Amino acid sequence: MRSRKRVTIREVACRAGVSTATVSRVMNQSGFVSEELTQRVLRAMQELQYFPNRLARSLKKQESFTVAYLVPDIDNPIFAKVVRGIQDVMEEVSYDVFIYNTRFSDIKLSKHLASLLENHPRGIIISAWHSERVKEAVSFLQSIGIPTVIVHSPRDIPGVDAILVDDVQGGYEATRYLLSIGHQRILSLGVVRSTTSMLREEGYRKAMEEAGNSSEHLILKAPSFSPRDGYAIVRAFLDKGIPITAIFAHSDSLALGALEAVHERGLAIPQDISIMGFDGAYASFTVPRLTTMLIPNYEMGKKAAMLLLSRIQGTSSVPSQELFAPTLFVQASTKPL
Amino acid sequence: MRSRKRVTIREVACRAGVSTATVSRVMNQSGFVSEELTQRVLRAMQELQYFPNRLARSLKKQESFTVAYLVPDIDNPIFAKVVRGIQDVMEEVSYDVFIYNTRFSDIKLSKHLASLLENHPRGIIISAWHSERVKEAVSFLQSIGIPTVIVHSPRDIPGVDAILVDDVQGGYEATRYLLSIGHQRILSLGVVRSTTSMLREEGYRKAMEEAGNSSEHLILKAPSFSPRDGYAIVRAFLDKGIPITAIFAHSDSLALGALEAVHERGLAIPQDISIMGFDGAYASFTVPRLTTMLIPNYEMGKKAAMLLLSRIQGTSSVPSQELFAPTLFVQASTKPL
DNA sequence: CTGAAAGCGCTTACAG
DNA sequence: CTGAAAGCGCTTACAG
Repeated sequence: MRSRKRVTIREVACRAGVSTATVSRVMNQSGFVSEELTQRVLRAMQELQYFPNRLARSLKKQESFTVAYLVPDIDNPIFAKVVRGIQDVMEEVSYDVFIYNTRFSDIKLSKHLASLLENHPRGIIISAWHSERVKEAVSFLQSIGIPTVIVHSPRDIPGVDAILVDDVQGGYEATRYLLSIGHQRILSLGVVRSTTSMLREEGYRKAMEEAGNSSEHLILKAPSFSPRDGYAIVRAFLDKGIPITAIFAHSDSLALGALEAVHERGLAIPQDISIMGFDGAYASFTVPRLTTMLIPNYEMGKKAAMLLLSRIQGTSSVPSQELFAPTLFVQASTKPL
Repeated sequence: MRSRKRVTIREVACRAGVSTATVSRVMNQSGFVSEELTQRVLRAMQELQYFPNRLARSLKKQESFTVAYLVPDIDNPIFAKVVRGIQDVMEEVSYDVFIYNTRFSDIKLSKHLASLLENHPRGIIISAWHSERVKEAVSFLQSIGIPTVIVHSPRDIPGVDAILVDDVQGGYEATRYLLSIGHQRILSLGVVRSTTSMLREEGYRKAMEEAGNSSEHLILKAPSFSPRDGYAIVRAFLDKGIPITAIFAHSDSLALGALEAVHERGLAIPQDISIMGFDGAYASFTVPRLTTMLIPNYEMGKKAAMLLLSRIQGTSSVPSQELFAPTLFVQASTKPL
């Protein structure tokens, strides 16, 4: 089946016996069209199954109705929720969203950025990582004056709107919770060279110090956030026989690894060791269900989208960095000592 | 910061001292431009940080470089992987992809469809559900001649390209596996009014019959695929005291619920009861890790995208319904009887 | 090899 | 209230 030629405004005008200007006025409800012509146009649009061409419209109006989201890994539940938040807001205002998967690659980011700009989106939401290239990209976007909002990361770029997680506070509250139910020997399971993990650790240290606990020898860092790495390093740690009663993993994925390592050791969770995660990515899927710090990803996506829209509308101009606090979600993987 | 006016082909032409036609020829590498002019144009584009306007290009060429994916729930790991597959293929050919989240709503589907068509995508990939509205939507797309490929579902629409899961085969192999390791009393845990579940059950029945097992009283159906519903119904079933040694859940999410119900009963998995899932959505997150039938979602997304591209290029025209077989992934939640 | 000109499908001053 | 006409940023026959 060959693609039938799409019907244009001209054909609608012809069928309704009016000018294209009138059709356009009816479509845009710009008023000043008589009731009779309005009806004729509406009917013609119906009969021809007419869909306006947004490309032409955008070109003429010199503004598109799209935004773009650059996401490192759409497959990750965290970002998938951010996407949903963005979609839900943009849907309200009939903006369409282009999604570009950057796979944590500087090269892909640059490539997508170039391609994306050709679509002339009204604004860009970006979740990225800490690298020079990302910084360059963002300041380039700033320089050409396209509204940009960062979600989640990176966090060290000044002068840009950003929706971030309050990691220090989260780490602090997580640790406070474990302390409050009697734990003292709490292992901090983080990741090397991760800003996020560093901040969560900062919260952990603060809580431990306040409680008069020494924490130096209870800090463990995996090479990455993967369950596999979490598993390997916790397993090695347990081999050393250093006594602990709780693990504060800096992500749910790390907690997954910890769960497995502890389980394999023949220790019961939470009877022998309490384990908690951070982010909520897998909180409901583990058995036992994981206590964690929930990150409001959906809300963050919504907020980013709303902030972007306000920039697009040009209502405000002071860059805002908003911190979202994670909330404690107690489930079955932790218990009082 | 006000949006600086974007630079156009005219300015590039002006700066390079050539016509816009020449700039266009250089951009599109259509040849017939002297080395010297080519260099001048290239330099001008660089200096002005010129990005061509794809909207204008598409309008003129009467073809866009976008496709759309209508997804019921982007937040669902299954669809998130499909998205990734689609993206990876489309990225190769520099097509951009619009994503519309339909939340399993007929109304949203229609709304998005209308909005989507205004963007004049070259083709559409759709994952939906079984409803009249969806059928109408698809045949409408067919009628206006826009290439359409279905992924996952619905499966009862004839004459449309579709990338589907071989559910009967999957259910059959899952059951065969449990039988092969000695189980006889295998509970089938499905969902009411779900075509997918029905087909998986068909495979289960077939395997049971072949093995000379009666299965009638071992078939259970939850109201939905949610862990919660799986939990509730398995819990109620266990109360009846009907002896079983294995559970074949028609999804990983149902298996999650089963895991919890069995665990709560004080039964060990897999020592007392083996449990397996289907789809692989949560296979790596449970403790013990779930034996399941892996669905190649990423590959299905890729395949759908490739098929769509071949339709767009018009190389072939016989609608193809391709079945992807799930593969058995044995982990720790099942063991020989 | 190069440019002037028409035109893609819209919108919007400008006349009437 | 209505229409003719110009123009958004490109591409592409058509001349030269």
